[in-house]
Amino acid sequence: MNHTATEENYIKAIYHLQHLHEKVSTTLLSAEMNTRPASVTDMLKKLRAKRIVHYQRYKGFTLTDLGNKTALVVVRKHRLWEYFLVNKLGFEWDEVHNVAEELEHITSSELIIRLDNFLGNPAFDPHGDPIPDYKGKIRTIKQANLAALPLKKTASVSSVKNQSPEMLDLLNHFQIGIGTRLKVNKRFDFDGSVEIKIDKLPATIISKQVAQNVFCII
Amino acid sequence: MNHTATEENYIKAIYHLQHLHEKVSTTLLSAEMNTRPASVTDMLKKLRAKRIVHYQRYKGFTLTDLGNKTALVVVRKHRLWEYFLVNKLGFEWDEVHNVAEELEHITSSELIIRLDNFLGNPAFDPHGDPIPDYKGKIRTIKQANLAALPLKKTASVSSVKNQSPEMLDLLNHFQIGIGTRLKVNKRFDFDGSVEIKIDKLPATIISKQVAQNVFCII
DNA sequence: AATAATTTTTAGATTTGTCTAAATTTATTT
DNA sequence: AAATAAATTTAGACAAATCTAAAAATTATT
Repeated sequence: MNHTATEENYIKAIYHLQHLHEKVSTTLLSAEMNTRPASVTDMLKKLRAKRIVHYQRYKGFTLTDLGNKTALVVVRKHRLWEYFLVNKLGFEWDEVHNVAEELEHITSSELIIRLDNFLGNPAFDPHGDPIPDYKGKIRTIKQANLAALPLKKTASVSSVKNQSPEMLDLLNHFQIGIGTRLKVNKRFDFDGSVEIKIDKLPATIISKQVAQNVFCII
Repeated sequence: MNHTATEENYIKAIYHLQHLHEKVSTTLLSAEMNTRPASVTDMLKKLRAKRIVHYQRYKGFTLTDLGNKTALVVVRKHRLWEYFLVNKLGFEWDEVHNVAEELEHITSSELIIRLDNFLGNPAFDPHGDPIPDYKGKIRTIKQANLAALPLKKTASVSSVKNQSPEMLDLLNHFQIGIGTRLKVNKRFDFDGSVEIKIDKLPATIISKQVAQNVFCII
């Protein structure tokens, strides 16, 4: 089973959308891929022929078991490369996405085995997202975002949902990164903003919008 | 100036052939690229439009200065990745070519700067070929192959011309690698074979064919 | 339930890199 | 120098991934 980089990108997009939305539609996928719905239809036929998706015209689509497995391989590669770029090459965590988008399509599976070992078989990427192991198994952890965290309990930042450069720039300013230990002092009902306290730094207020994106291990 | 992976492969092929042959022909390039001559003609027109080659129909072609510069960037990326694969991931030197062929097309120049620094700005790849620096400058060294080396002078293996798996398998068997110190005891005029001596190993005979491919620093 | 709006699909075209077969140009040989 | 051979190019076609515009199916609205 060999797939083009474009096919892999569609497979990965379907995988991610399936985790964010109840139903993944042609239009939604076309928005994610920056293509027109007609192009998505074409690709769905191709992926159906390769037994990657269950698809019936006008009736929607989902990944097959094979499709899911394939997506996990791509996700694994992407996140291992991100880890490499940040922890070995010294990139900032908001700079690595586009390069990893390219690297994830390098085909050698031996390369990924060796890269994984070289990196020390990391379980999480620089954004705190879990890295599937060679069997496709994902280690999950219980997480809550800052808008839902219990008050006055120290927690450790484990992942960030919105990974746009803008968001990461903002987090850098607040000195929040993966592993940062903090606690929520107070939540303001008026606008949902929260006051947080990081060890040795003065307490600061972050908006509800940001709080909802920052997840911690409970 | 942005080039597709295919364009880069043609540019690199022309670059290498120009160093091995007086004149590079359409047919020669098509053999190197595993395509038909007609496809080469198509590509030459495209590369001419991008000012990568000087080309007039039926009159042959050569790389422009821009083409040469572009080729050196690709060669630099290829050899840096080969160095990474061997010295960081533990691949054998005969296993890395195909993976490096893919990695060399990753577009980020920031990636290559950082990779270069991470690797310690190496001057030679695992086959002993020079790695162009970020300006495209190649550090050359005076070399002679085992068929031409002065007798009884210890020399250090610096590169291997034919880099096929078969050749590298053979060199592994003789325990010859880049950096191996050896001397030529005797040359047999009958068939051009040479007796070599590597420190602590019994002297052995290698064929003229092999000797011509193994280069040493004088 | 009929109509309107939305979503999805089809049909036909485009670009990139390739092909085959035929035509053209250059090189070689008699 | 003419004929033949070899190399190169053109012409037209194809697969992959995309597009636009139009048609079909589904969903929502009145």
